[in-house]
This record gives sequence, C-alpha cells and structure tokens, in this order.
Amino acid sequence: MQAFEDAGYDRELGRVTLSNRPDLCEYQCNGAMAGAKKYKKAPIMIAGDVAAKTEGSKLLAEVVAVAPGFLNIRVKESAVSDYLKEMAESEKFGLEPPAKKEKIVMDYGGPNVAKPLHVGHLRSAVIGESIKRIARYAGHEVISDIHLGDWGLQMGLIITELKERKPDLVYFDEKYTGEYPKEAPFTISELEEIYPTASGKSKEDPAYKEKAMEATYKLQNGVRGYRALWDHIIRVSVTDLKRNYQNLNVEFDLWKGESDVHTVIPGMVEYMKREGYAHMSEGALVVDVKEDTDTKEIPPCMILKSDGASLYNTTDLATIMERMEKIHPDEIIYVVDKRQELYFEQVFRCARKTKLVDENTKLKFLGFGTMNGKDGKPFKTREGGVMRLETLISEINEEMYRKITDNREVPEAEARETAKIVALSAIKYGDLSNQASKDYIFDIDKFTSFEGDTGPYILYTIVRIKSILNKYKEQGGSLESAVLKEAVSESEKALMLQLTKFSAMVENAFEETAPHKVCAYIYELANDFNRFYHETKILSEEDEEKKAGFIALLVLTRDILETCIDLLGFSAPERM
RNA sequence: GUGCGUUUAGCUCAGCUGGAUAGAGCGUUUGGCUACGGACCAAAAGGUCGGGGGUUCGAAUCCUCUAACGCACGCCA
Repeated sequence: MQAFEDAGYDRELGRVTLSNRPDLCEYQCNGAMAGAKKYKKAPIMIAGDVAAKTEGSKLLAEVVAVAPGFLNIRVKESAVSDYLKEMAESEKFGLEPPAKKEKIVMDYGGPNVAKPLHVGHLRSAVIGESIKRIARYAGHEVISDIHLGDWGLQMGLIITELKERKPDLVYFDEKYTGEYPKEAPFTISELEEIYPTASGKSKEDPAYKEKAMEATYKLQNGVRGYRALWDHIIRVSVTDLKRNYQNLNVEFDLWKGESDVHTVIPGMVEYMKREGYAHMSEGALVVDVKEDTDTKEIPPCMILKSDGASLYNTTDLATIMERMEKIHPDEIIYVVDKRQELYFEQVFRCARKTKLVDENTKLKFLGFGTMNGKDGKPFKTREGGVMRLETLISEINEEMYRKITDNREVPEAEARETAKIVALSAIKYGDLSNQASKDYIFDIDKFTSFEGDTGPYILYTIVRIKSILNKYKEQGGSLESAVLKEAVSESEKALMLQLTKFSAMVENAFEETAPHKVCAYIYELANDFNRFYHETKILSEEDEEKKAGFIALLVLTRDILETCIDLLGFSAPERM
C-alpha cells in the first residue's frame, strides 16, 4: 500500500489479496488496473511504478508487474515465519480489537413455552449462537436474548385444558387467598401433550376456544390463580428448554419473553396515539409505514387487533423499546426464518417512525432458509409430521456411536461421550457451512460422514494433531519451547500462508455475519495440514530444531482450528 | 397480480464485492498401507455459470429483458 502512495497514487488501490494463481506468486494486487482510469495511464505503467518502489523491502522478496497490470508478489520466507511467531504469542492470534466496540443485542432461539423444540428451532439456535461467538471474538459486547413465546393464546389453551382435566385444583378456586403449592401440578411431558390436545379441541369446538380466550384474558389481567399456574408452566418449561439448549452448546444471557413487556404495552400504544403515529383502519390500530421510494406495497404495521388485543408486532415493538431503555445497544440482530422478512421490515420502519429506536441504532434482520430433507421438501419425520429436535439429535448420536464402535474397542462411556461431541459437530457444521440465508438440505449421511467437507473430518484432523503432540511429549519434547522455523517445503509453506489469513477471516465473517466463511477457512486449513502431514515425517525428523519447528506449527494449527470450531459452537474430543 | 429470493460439474455447495486457466466435497475411474491415526493422500474425467441483450481493457459477479422454481403479501407467529 505504501508503495502506491510513494509512487503518487491513492493508497487504497494497494489492497493485497492472497493469490488465486499460487503457481505464479503468493499474493496479488490488482489496484493498478483499478487506478488506470483515475490517473489516465496504462495499468502496466502504474504497476511498474509501484513495483520499482518496493525495491529493498524487508518483507517482500519480489514484486513483478505483469500485463495487463497485475502485481505479483512473493514474500520472504522469514516474513511469514516471523508473522506466525507473533501470531502464536498474541492473545487472539493477531486479531486487532475493532475501531469501535459495539454493544449488540441478539435475538435468536425464539421457542414457545410448553411446546417441544422441533427441527425448525435448530437453525436459529445454531446460527445465532455462532454469530454471537464470532462477534464477541471480534471484540464486541453481545447480549443474547432467547425471546420466549410465553404470552399468547397458547397459554390460555393450556390453562383451559388443565381446568377440564383437574377442575378441583386450587388455582381455579376464585375464593382461595392462601399460598399456592410450590410443586407444579404437571410434568413436562404432560405439558407437551396438553398443548396439542387443547389446540386441536379449540379448532373443532368454538365454545372451547371461547373458554381459552377468556382464560388468556384472565391471565393477562392478573387473575391470581392463573398467574400462579402460568408461573408453573414457565418454570417447568424453561427448565426443559435449558437442558435442550445446553445439549446444543447454546447459551443465552437473557431469558426474556413476550410476557416481560406486557406491562409497557398500554403506555406504548398511548404514546403512538398521542403523537399521531397510529390511526384506526378497518377496526384495527395501525401505523403507516409506506415510503415514497417503495416499489412494492408495504401494508401498515398493526399495533392492536380490531378486538383490542395485542399481537406479535405489539410485543416486538415493546421489546425494542425496552431494549433501548435498558440496554441501549448499537445494534439489534434478529436471527429469524427468512419468511418473516416483510413483517420485520414493517416493525423496523414502525420503530424508526415512532422514534422507539435511536437513529444510529441498527436493526438487522438475519433471515435463514428452510431446512429441507433429501427430497428437497421441508424436513419431516417418515410419517410426515414435525420432528422433535431431541429425536433428531438422538438419531444422529446413535449413528455416530455406531460408527465409532464399528471396528474398534472403545469403553462404552467414552464412546457415548465422543459420539455426542462428534454428532454435534456434524449437525452444526452441516448447517453452518451453508450460507444462512439459503435453504439447505439436511442430509444425515453426508453430515455424519468422516470424509469431505464435514464436521467430523475437521475434528478428525484436530485429534490427529493432538495425537502427534502427545507422542512428542511422551518422547520428552516440550511444546512450549518449540520455535517456529522457516518453511522447508511447499506444503509447509501453504499451511503457513493459510494460518496467516486467520484474523482477516474473522473480521470478514463478523462484518458479513457469515459463519460459513469460518467453515470454509478451517476446511482449507485442515486440507493444508493433512497434505503437509502426509509428506512430512514429523516425529522421526532427526534435526531436533527442525522437528521443534514442525511441532510449533502443529501447536498453532491446532489452536487455530480449536478456536474456530469454538466460534462455530462445538468442540473436539481428545480421541475418536 | 406485486415484491423478494434462487438458478454454477450427475448430486450438494463455494466463488473473497469486476481480474489471470470458474473451485471444493460426494459419486465415478486410477494409483499409494513394514507410516506420527489409511476415518488419509495423490491424480483423471466431468462446465455454453438458466437464456438473450448491454456496460468495459476484462462479467458467474454490475444494468436490462426473459424463463423455471420457491417464498411473502392487515387482524397467526
């Protein structure tokens, strides 16, 4: 870059990227061609000027200008190994803290209380968790909020069904004034069965639906017994949800839900009316969010239904308001099914128009695609129903266990534990290696394979490195004192160059909220390592210094790989 | 109907914001185990980047038209 400035050109043109023609050079720069118009000079002339200015550089071994204006750059061997040495010693492998540390709220997960998680919840959890980790690693403050669905008609349905079954429960006695029992009058499995039953009944029986709506109303207006029951439902359900998310290695800082904002809704609605943002339309209270520049119809954002009840929009807007007041983030990111894009567009516009959100707070919709089966249609059970997430996970755990114990003796407990770790890598890598916004095909056979671009392949590579390092230690070697040396082979050099890309990769993955870039990076890194490994005798190397250099390179490779899979939200076992 | 998205090798997907010969995996074919983990590695075959037109030194990438498929379009979330 400096060379461009020295030669009298804009330094921005001097951006260097890794070469896509490794047979010609290691790095390339195409700025000369981009600058040709600006300076009205032939690109090759500019490239020549720049190349001349790099003479005598400590870093660069060779810079050649090639027609029509490429700059082919070779760096000195020592520059690469020196950079890696620094990288190995720095806390985040050379990743610089961001220019401005942002406070980001992430809204993902979004399960409904009292309903089991199904495969539809998987992507939000997996993608959201990874983006959270990437953003944190990039140096930002991230607060994750699960945003429970805990306040709608579903709660009324459950209470109604409970009342049908156990009318004698003290919660339904309106005269009762004492303490309610601490134990919930149901278990999680009952709860999970009650909801679908109630939901089915309400569709067939209008009178039943009426009761459920009444129960919802009573709950939302604070009838004691209903509130006490609701507390039980939440507690039982959240305990179960926490267990499920823990199995997925997904964590939330906040377990807030729609119910947490219901007290602020009346005030918010009042404010929107008072300021003249909201008006009545077809019986409902709405805020117009059309803009002159629109090329499509954007329906108004509905605040209250014609029966006066609140809806999804209402709680989402109130949640934005509350987050602004309590957390005041620079950005809120929603990791949600992409089919909700138009809906969120309305909510965001409404929040902006009504000034619920600061002008400089970004609202970002991160839509993800559908998880399809091998037939290309939405993932279903063999019977065609919605598959529970737990079922899916245990199926994959079983498959992994079978593979692990297939042709070797492994202690039962260890095999189970390893299977769980590897299975999670298969699920998450399979999901994250695709672009989040696209639909993808959940192919169990492909994801659980140990070959190719899969989670297990990455783990296998890590385990292999660990195994070599352990042997080295057994032979009396010390990992700490091993010092990196200049590359002695092409495959070693390729591995080193790939390692140097780490920090740029993390920055890019953060900016584009793209976990699949992390996947692509470690896949290449694992390939580079395996190639190097294959043609290099490491432990049998006789030159001790050279051997230590290999070991140091292995340590760094392992650290980078493990850091990356942590960004993706899974980990590697010691053996597999 | 309107808007959005997708279309790249037989299949599943990348393609770094316009660069050199469009890349991986799986599958297919071939070669390599007296090896630090062969769950690996090396190599081959396989492409009019949906189609037409345009912008320019240069397009999978930008503009335009068009086709097929998917999705969304006020009281669900």
